[in-house]
Amino acid sequence: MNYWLFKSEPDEYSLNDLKQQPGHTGRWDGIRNYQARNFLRDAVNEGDGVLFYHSSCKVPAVVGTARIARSAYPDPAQFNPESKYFDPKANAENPRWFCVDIQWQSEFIKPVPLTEIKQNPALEEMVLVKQGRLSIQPVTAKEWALLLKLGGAS
DNA sequence: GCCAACGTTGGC
DNA sequence: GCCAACGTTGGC
Repeated sequence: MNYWLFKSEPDEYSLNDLKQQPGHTGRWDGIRNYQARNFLRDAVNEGDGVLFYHSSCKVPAVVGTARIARSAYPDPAQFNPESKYFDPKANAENPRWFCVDIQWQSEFIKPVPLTEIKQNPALEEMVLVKQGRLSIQPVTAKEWALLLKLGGAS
């Protein structure tokens, strides 16, 4: 069992948008960054825990959790010329991009803002703090437990 | 809206 | 294969 942090712009796709999906489950697609792609394809497994993070908004914060409902499969958007995620260099035999399905799990009573995460010495090693601009990143079991505690979810 | 960090592209 | 130019992410 692994833990991850997924970033999403709430204007595009919020935690609540995920909750509104049938079965509280939605496709996490449109990943077009190789580092994030490699995590998705090679390391994210069904059942893994996901910290849902809202980025590029007024208060960037971890707002809740989800779980991986289906492990990686080729992102259909890359084959669709109508999609903004279309990639002319990808084909069905040799897909370049992958997606997963995730299921809404919980909304934090108290979202944990990035500023608070940065101030907490126990979280200074988080990829979120050390490296910007990575939309899928690993989280340790310790970080996961602490975030849930700070969010009032455990 | 600015801009720093960083990844990708493409000329040579 | 180097590296400059360019594009994107995302905090502020």
